[in-house]
Amino acid sequence: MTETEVPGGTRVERKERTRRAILDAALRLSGDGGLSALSLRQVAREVGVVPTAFYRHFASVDELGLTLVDESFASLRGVLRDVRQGESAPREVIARSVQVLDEHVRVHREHFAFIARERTAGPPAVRRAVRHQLELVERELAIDLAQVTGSRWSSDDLRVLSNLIVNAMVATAEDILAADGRPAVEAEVRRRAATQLRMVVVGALRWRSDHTDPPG
Amino acid sequence: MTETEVPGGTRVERKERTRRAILDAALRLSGDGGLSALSLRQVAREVGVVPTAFYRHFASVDELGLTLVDESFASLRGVLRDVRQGESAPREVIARSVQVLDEHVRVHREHFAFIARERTAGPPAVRRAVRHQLELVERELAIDLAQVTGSRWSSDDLRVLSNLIVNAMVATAEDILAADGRPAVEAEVRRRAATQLRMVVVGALRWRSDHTDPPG
DNA sequence: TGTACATCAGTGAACGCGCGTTCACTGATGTAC
DNA sequence: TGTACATCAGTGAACGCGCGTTCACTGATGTAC
Repeated sequence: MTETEVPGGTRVERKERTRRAILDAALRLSGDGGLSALSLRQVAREVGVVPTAFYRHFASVDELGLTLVDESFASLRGVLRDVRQGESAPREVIARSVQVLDEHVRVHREHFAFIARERTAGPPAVRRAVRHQLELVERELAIDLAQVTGSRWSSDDLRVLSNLIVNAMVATAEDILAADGRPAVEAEVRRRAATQLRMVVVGALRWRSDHTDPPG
Repeated sequence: MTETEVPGGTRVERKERTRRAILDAALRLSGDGGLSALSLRQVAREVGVVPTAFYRHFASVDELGLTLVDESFASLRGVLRDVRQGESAPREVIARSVQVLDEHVRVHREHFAFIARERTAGPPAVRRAVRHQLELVERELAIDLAQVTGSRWSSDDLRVLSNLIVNAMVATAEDILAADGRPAVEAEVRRRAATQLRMVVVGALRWRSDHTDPPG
């Protein structure tokens, strides 16, 4: 138990710990200026390691970025998964969804901010990966929505609604991060997100049942 | 008419032309990586001027950024203005709004992309300016919406709806830019934006008339 | 109109700095026997 | 358990490069007379 003082653990464990520290530092530091403005040396400095040590873990900043894309989308998918798991009546689904989104955004705020940011400002490879993942999540959500709405909706309408909801989710995450920890502002953002989600879902249901003719 | 060959115009005119060229180059170049990853030297190179000439026009890249914020929001406000000018029946307002948004995004696509991008990834001063301007636009839109909906809505609900619509506008602009000029994809994005705006507005109206009790 | 002077947009050299990446290395951890 | 060797995460010097910013300058345009 008292083999060495500061680091501890096996060689593999320590390598993994450094890797995590690099990922965490990159996620945090990319908060100002985005991944495109992040330097490998900044990350190394933050981790407390020499710049060249970076290459023991990632071939490039882009590769690190793609790893962060995967981890961030695990958080986003976690929202869908948790909503899906707790099955409930249509009205309760909305309330529950808002609550789950809120919890996940609070816990994984940097992941959501990463998605929002790098979707538009990331290095080309990262940007492409984020957009691709967002499309997959939208499809996934569309399938979930199909379960709730039954067969009344066209898959096209489901995708459109899904896109709107995913965009609102990401925008909410941005706003919560912009609240910068002020509880009152955060509460306001959550309240607004809840209202918006209700507006969108209720509205979409009504809209669909009103309009069955094709748009001009 | 044939005073000098290449540049032409008075000294003031030529200075203004260089200034515009700098702004245009910065807007274009910030497309990959964002303003945070943009260098003064890149801009100068693109304009065909020595790096130090930049300082004849802007004190810093931040100052240039704030100018681009102002110009970009002139485009965004143009949407509200044009929608407002052509008064029409409630149903027509929605169709007209979608059409106006489409036109403006097509003409000023880089302005909309700038807002979407720098809101989350810009240098702190620019980010703050974008968020502040977005808040002003949301208030402006809330006032317009009050005209349409009459006095049935609380100003709070109007702000929430306004926020949702502005976010959707910006997300649409992003998607159109991501379409990268492919007409079929662009058309699909516009169609989706139209559907979403209808869903949101119709839905919000219904939602409001259903729920008059305060949220838990 | 012509001349003498002022203005000032753009020039080009120079600076110190942080960057990504290379390379040979060190020394603790892990393994074979 | 003890020894000899292999592994490999992290080191540190070095490189060439693009960066923002300074400074004294140039020479065409503008103005006063």
